Amino acid sequence: MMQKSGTDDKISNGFSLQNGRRLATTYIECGRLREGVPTEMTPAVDIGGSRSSPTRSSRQALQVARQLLLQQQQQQQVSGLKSPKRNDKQPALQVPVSVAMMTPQVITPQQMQQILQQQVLSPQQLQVLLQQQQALMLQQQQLQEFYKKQQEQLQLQLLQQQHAGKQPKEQQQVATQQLAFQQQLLQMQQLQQQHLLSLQRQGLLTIQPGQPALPLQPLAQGMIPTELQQLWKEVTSAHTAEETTGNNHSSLDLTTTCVSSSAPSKTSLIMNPHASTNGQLSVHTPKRESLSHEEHPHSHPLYGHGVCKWPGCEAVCEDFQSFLKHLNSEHALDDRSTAQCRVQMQVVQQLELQLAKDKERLQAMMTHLHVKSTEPKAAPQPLNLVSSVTLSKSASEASPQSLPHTPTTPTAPLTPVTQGPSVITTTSMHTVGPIRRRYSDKYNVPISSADIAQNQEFYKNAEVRPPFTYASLIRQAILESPEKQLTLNEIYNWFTRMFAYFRRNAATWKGAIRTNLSLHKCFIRVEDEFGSFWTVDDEEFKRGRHIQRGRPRKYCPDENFDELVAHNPSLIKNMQSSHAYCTPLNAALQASMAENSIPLYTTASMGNPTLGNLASAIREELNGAMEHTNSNESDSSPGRSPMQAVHPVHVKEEPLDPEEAEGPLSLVTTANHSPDFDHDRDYEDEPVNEDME
DNA sequence: GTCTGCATAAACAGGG
DNA sequence: TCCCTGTTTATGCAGA
Repeated sequence: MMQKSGTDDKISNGFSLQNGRRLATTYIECGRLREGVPTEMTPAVDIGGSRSSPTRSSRQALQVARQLLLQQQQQQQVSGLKSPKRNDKQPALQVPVSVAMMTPQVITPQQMQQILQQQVLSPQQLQVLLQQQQALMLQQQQLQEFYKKQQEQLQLQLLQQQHAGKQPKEQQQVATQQLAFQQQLLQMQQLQQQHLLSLQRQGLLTIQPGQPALPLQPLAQGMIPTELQQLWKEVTSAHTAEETTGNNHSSLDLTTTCVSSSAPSKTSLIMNPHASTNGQLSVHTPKRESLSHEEHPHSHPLYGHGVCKWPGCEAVCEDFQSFLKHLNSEHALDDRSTAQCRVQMQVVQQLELQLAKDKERLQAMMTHLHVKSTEPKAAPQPLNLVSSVTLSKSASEASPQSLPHTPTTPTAPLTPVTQGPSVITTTSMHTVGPIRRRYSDKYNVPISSADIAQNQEFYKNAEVRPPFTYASLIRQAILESPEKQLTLNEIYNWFTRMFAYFRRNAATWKGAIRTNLSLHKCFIRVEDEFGSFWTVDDEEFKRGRHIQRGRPRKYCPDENFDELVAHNPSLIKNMQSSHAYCTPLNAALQASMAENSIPLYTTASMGNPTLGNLASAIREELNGAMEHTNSNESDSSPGRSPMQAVHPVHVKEEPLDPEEAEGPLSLVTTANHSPDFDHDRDYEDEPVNEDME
């Protein structure tokens, strides 16, 4: 019917899915960014419309490049330093900038851990640190994208110029322009390094020598031209302002051009309007400090100890100039470098994931500590799933935190566990083991989406076992799906996607899922010609009945068919299994169920509507049979699972035959014998018709 | 102490 | 043959 296709590869894609989500999140942030950009700004480079108006954009870009060149010349005169000769020995078409060159030094997960371990920071400081990092990361991402698009556009222009027989002079101009952007990127990079150093000197961060910087992945979406324009203005103005203040460290080397402490925050504000609007950057109070880059003006992420640090290169460069030459010659923009960059991006992505996880964890810890310190009675009463929604709500209202329900103990975020208050104890802090929630014995009250959603981010990133039973989670997964049905593989994926905890020990929890699916009556397996999927019967879930051990699956007859079906998924299991060999009939049955407001199948794809009459007939027959028998045993094949009894998958276009319909159904109906069957009773004492067939 | 629910592991079978 | 899916059973833990 549906989900069969593409399910096989999903199980191994749990993390990639996770990546996908993260990327999507980033896109959203980017979108917010765009919203915050004033529309009256004129684009410096019309990237989006570069094909339509390349001349205009290139003109503007060239102007920018000239401007920067002028500034550089001025700096040369001031500082007396010489810039590396960039254009004389390089092909105009190759002005390579590695991705790593654009990468800032942001805090690695290890560093974050270090901060946490040092415990010298107040939660507020940590918050500030996180926000600053986020702003910087965003900043860097935008710059990378900016550069990427610039390069694409310039290449396009160069191609056009080549075809049009342009003069080499223009090519050189373009190359100059590109260099300008490259230097701009370097500028931003140094800006961020400065920020990092600032953090270091404030004692917020300890960076081990040789600790790798954490580069950032480029975003698939970059800044819009207005942002670029504004960025350029800001950066250049900061640059110029720096010059006018007479700072000697504004040398030619762009690594030192933006040491003004106002520059980072200013630029951040411009580049991250979202952050600025929510006040994140308001806590950023950078100090005006001298930079290590002043002492090491030729520092470069790809250059250290006289060795090129391009991945896999390690070429020895005597000085920085030779390194630059080497960089531009050996690591030009070609397929190899691009591939290496891609690899590096993937590495970065993984690191970012880790960072995100740790950030979430930190956030949760901070939030929890804050709540605990201010509201010791925040969660004193055991939260039961029975009232999880309301309790969650009240708890949410009681907490002033933006992340009020960020779970705090590894075992009980928003703990619906009936095990007492969520207080951090030594055991609770370190026990990630099976803390099991216990439902009411009579009611298997389902968890709501809110239960999970409120802690969704936490569970996604923290390897904390969710305090929900497998059955609840499986139900949630199924109900969250658009069609309220999932294949086993999709259930797996949901688990890995939603819970970091379930990204490990797959064999264990997957087995548990399968066991639960089989064991709980509420989970109904439906087959079609494409495979099988699982649905959930919520009523049955609330009943919390299990399919009895040691007994073949059977159903409990009820007053009417609808209730019977709604409350006895095993019946449907049997029926579906039995009918699966006849797809049209199966569809008709489902359609009939849908007609009778059987919620289970209302969302499923329905089969041929002309078969509804047959399904109704079947239904009537079932009703009649049950009226007469009112028995409880329905297993189609005692001693054998339904699937074993009839294994009819993938039979296509079988002609609809009432006789065939009657066969499996009779198995369902005729197996009911005991008139005094207690619905809520176990089956143990009931006679099992092992030899029914 | 017993019952019950749940998790976990394992064995097994069928199908691709 | 291996893996996935599905079923069943046994066992242990923890809460009621």
